[in-house]
Amino acid sequence: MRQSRLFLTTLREVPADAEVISHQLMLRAGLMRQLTSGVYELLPLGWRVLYKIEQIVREEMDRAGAQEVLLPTIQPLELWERSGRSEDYGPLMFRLTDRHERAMVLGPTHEEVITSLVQQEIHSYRQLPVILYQIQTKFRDEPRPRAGLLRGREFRMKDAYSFDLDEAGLDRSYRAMFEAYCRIFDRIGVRYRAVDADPGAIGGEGGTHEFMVLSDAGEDTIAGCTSCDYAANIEKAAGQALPRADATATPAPQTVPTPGTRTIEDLVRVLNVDAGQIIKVVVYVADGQPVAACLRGDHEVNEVKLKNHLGVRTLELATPEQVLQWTGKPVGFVGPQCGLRVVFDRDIWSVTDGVVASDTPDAHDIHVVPGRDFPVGETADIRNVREGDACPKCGGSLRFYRGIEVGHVFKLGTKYSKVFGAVYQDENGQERTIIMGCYGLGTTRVIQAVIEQCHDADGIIWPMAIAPYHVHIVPVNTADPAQQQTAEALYEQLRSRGVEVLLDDRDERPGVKFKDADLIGLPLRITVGRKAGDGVVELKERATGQVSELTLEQAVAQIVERVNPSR
RNA sequence: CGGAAUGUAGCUCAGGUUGGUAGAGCGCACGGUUCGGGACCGUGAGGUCGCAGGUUCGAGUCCUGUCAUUCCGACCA
Repeated sequence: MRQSRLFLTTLREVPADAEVISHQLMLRAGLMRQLTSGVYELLPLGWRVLYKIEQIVREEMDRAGAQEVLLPTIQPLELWERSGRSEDYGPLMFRLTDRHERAMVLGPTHEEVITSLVQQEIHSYRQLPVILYQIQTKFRDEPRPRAGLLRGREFRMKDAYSFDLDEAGLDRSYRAMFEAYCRIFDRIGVRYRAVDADPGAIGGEGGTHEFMVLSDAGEDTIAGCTSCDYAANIEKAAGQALPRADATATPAPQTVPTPGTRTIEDLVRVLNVDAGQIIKVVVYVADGQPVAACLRGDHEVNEVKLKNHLGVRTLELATPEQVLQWTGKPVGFVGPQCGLRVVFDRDIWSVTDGVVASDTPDAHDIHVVPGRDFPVGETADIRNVREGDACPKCGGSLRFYRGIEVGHVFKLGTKYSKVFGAVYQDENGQERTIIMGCYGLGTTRVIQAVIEQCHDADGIIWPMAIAPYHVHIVPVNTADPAQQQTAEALYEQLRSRGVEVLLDDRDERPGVKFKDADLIGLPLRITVGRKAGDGVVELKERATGQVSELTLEQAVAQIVERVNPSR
């Protein structure tokens, strides 16, 4: 491609609306432009990158035995009412009405559609297993779009769905997809980590892993072990239970006045105790019913864990009014003996000399011991791990990282197939429910995740596999016939060898061209300069800055080798 | 949903407190000099000052409303 003809404008200055570096570079390097909040246009360079990513995804999906389909964007709301997820997704769905006043939605995902399709088409065990996938635009009216493609309202995603006879089949499909994902991210050239995760809104039964690109721009917190390979999303991460401490020396409880202490911090200050000694009670509404969580003051409730433990659909914090109504106490003065169903965090046992809200108004009891001074009933791990907690696998120390979720694989089980009646007859004529898995991969998000990881002060540094072009040819002075001819000759030779070349044939000053080349970040650059007349050019590697002077033949040979080492 | 900031030329921003007919740098067009890391000189094009209403002789500037964009937060008792 001749750059003089390319639909590309780079930006010298950082766009005011972009905060995150990868977002800035997407705009500055002319990969995309914003249309409206969370919605972007991909320009030729950006589209080429996305295309390559999706091509790699296709190849690996096909290799793993999955078959590509294309499913509708527009879906009847009724489908979502059947699965019950109309409510779960709620305002996250873009809704529209057709001319017959029928309620429709723009698909935020496709479990409903694919399951109803499979329900119609699959009836016999002979037709299973099957894995279907598609690459499609998805729509989610996010409460807060952010950071360009990292969280958009319209974005591209590959989603695959597996349909199996039984659990063993699901395990095979899951493993095949997991391995395909590893190959995909390896081929793309991004550093990633597969972490244990919670199934979240999509729901389901059984294992699930998220593929995370480690980056401070990420929205997820990952707890990783510093001595083994354990890694999990904070929503899922479980540490080892803290040791149950010896409290035999703790004196008898004593009530002290603590008016106006609404928070743990207040108590720490007023009573001069550690936050870890305080035993707090947090009141929730779980499917409409009050439930209290009781844990140490320095621990945080993990709402995902609590929700899973309770087996409820919705879980939200109670309002102060609800707390008062149900417990007769204001927020901050509710103790474990509040009369509500209380779930204790298992690490409550690590408290030896605790503080709890007293029965006396505006007071707390000190020198309290769990089990001795109040009964500890229903107990579970319902808190977030903290840095330094013991790794569940090896006992090592957990550390936190930020990550961008680029892929998610999970075992759905029969959640959707049951609702949609996706069943088959086995060899005995018995009707059985199909077992499903689902496997998402955010292709547009990957573009930015890669940039987040692959850039320097001058611009993007594309991995070869997804670079918009392989090589950037920069003639320093287009007015010099020798340089001009050399650049053209290289351009033709490389293209005839299957190399994707961007030729900067613009009549610009060298500085401008070099700056643009660094910003755009093609992996290799050929500078055609003064020595062109002697048949010598420079080959520069974007990632390392390494420069070598080569003859044209050497340059072509090296580039062909670098672009496609296997050839 | 709550909080904050911002909306003036293609981009980055001044101007606003003190109301008086619109600015800079970069980019763009043309001419010239330059040509290995975002050149220089000259000329020029380009703006319903987000939108609506109000105050005023007069509003980019003051008031009210509204829309948009970005950031932070979304409740830990």
